[in-house]
Amino acid sequence: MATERGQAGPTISEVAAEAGVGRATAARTLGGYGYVSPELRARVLAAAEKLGYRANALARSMSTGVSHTLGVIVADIGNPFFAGLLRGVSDTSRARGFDVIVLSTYENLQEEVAAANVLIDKRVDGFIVASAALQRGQVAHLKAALDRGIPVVLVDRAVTALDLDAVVIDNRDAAREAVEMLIAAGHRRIGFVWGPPVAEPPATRRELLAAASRNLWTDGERLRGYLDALDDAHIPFDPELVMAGPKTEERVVREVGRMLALPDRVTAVFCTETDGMTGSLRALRAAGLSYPHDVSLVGFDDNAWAAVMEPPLTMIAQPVHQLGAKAAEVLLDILGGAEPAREMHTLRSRLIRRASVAPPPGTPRVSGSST
Amino acid sequence: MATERGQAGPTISEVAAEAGVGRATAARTLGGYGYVSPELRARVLAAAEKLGYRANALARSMSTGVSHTLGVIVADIGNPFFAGLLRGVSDTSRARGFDVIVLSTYENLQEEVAAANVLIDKRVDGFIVASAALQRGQVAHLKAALDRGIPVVLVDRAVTALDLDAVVIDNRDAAREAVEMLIAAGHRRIGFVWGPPVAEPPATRRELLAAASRNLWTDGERLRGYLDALDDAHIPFDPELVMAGPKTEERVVREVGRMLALPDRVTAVFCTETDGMTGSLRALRAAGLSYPHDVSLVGFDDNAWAAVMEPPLTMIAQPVHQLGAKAAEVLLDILGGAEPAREMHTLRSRLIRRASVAPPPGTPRVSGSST
DNA sequence: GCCCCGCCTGATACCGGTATCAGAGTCATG
DNA sequence: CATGACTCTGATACCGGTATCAGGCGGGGC
Repeated sequence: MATERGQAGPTISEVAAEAGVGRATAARTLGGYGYVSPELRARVLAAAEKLGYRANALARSMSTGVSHTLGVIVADIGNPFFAGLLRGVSDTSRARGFDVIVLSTYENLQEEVAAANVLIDKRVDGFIVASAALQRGQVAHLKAALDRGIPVVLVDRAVTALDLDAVVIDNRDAAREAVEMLIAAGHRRIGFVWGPPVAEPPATRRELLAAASRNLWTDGERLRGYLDALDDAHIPFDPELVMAGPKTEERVVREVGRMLALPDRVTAVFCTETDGMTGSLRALRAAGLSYPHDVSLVGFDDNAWAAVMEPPLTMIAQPVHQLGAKAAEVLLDILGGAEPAREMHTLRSRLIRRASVAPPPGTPRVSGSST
Repeated sequence: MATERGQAGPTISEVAAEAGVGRATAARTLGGYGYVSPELRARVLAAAEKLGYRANALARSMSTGVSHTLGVIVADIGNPFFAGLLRGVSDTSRARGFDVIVLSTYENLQEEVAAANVLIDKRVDGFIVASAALQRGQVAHLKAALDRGIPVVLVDRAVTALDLDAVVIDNRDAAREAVEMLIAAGHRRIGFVWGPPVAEPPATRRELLAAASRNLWTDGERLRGYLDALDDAHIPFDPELVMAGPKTEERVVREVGRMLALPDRVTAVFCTETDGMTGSLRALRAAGLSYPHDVSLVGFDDNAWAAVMEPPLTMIAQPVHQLGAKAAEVLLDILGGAEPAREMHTLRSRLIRRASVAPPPGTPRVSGSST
């Protein structure tokens, strides 16, 4: 109906023919550049309307060299954290006339390289990346983009080997604040549900930090924050209280179960991710313990459920939407001609104090322990 | 480094020149079509490797007419339901060499039309749409795509005015089953936390159904399931027990609060969405009531939190990932040449019975009430 | 009355691929 | 030795836009 041949839509030449003008005139009218007399303009517009003309963005990109498309690489679109972040990216991109192609890597560097290649092939104008890469040898795919003149903005995770704009929160500080709160409440045996996929659980503090610097940036920062708080309070570090390895709920249940079965068991658990928190809750239930009476709980990534739990959970809230929005903003500014600042844009996270933290069991009841 | 001029990457002509062969020969080698002698092939490959050549997918799409890109339109990427669905779409698309552009509409038909236009302009090969459209006058944008030969597969929501493949669950049946379970437990005053954004709360059953047929397909189906169960049990319908309007948590808290304050108050609440459930929990807490003792609770969309609540919540689990995966599969099959079946692909949802349903207060204690 | 200038339009090269097709070169055969 | 068949390569048109540039036309100045 809309087009003569039922397929593929009319081209600018067909519109020009319909309007009885030259191709260039139709192009100027429809592309909104150059000069066209009001009369011809009207004829072209009418013809376009009649044929249901829509410009071919591919052809336009070919000739202008810009695609008005951003490429985004994250670990997993299905993860609520990244989903929220993506919403931020997508909202501000759309507002500025850009669309978004999203690729998930599932924390696999191979996939991340493949994703970068796809985006280069599709000639996106810029990258927003939550990268699993850290070290010098792992960043060739990002360098390749930069070499081609494609700006890259990092989000959620910095890449220490690369001097780029990065939109993040202060993970180290956020973790330290959370653990300090537990210590202030009287805890000294604080479990740490952590993430780097290491083969052997690191036995020493040094091994732990080494593993951290080989893996996810956020995980490393959060570990450092945990250690900072322990150090400041002169609490000795105990590797038995750290879970390493992938944060699947089942693993967390096992590991937290182990920490709860220790002779000198944990009286608080700090989780660096959502699955860590749900797994810990399961472990508590399995051990017949309750929070905050037996064990205090703090976790990362606040959400509607954390607030309706009974008792409600103390959580670190990340500004997910803002993280994505700011990353898009920085990237679009660069595309708009701004010089890359090549700096960390640190957004504020918030520790939301609810009822899941209390003094450890056996603490003499004082109303309001002095900070 | 990779390319002579630090920008934009080398073209096939530059590779040909570097290899000392014709453009067509380089194209045949790199494009993997036609015949090239092993020797020249090797020279071209070496040149491409040396220059860091990557084919321009835009140019390729221009000449072949296919972009290997799927366009997806959903209400909100940030919503965990759609995020999970998108993961399904994205996983199976990637596996078949397709990438995905996602656009959110926030349930706004205007936005949906704009999104469809963007996708047409970008010449995606097919659409996957969770549409807010229902009626004949609202589907022009989808028709426009079909007219251009772009196949459309619906997901999560059918569009009654259009005869298309749709990948959905049986919302009506799922809702009926949930409400039947509540009735079987002895409930007769069952609140329904529902969604259509209507100005006035519908006062009659007829108005309710009319509102439903003007709004989201899923909401309408779930309402019908609720009414089905009531009818089968000869329980009179009471409009006071239905919340209409946007399912923001605050509204839900107010509305459920109202139902709990009724002289003949609700003894069970059925929620058609996540925010409905968290809102209901808040309302219960505010009223000083507890579940399942005072009020039983059932909701849509299972997740990790529902299982760790105390007591754990009875939920209808949708196969989110599979919903997206199947939609992508159907679409890719059509793109592969299969004839569109133009049918409903109904996936199975599961009612997960946990501890949030009990007989209404005041029920004589019998061990195991007969079904 | 003539010339020059500026306004407006359309012809055309280009972006970087794909795909067709002509023709150069090789070899076997009559 | 000429011819035909076949193999392999490169020239070129095309996809649908953008952007440059030449030229037609009308009006004003001298």
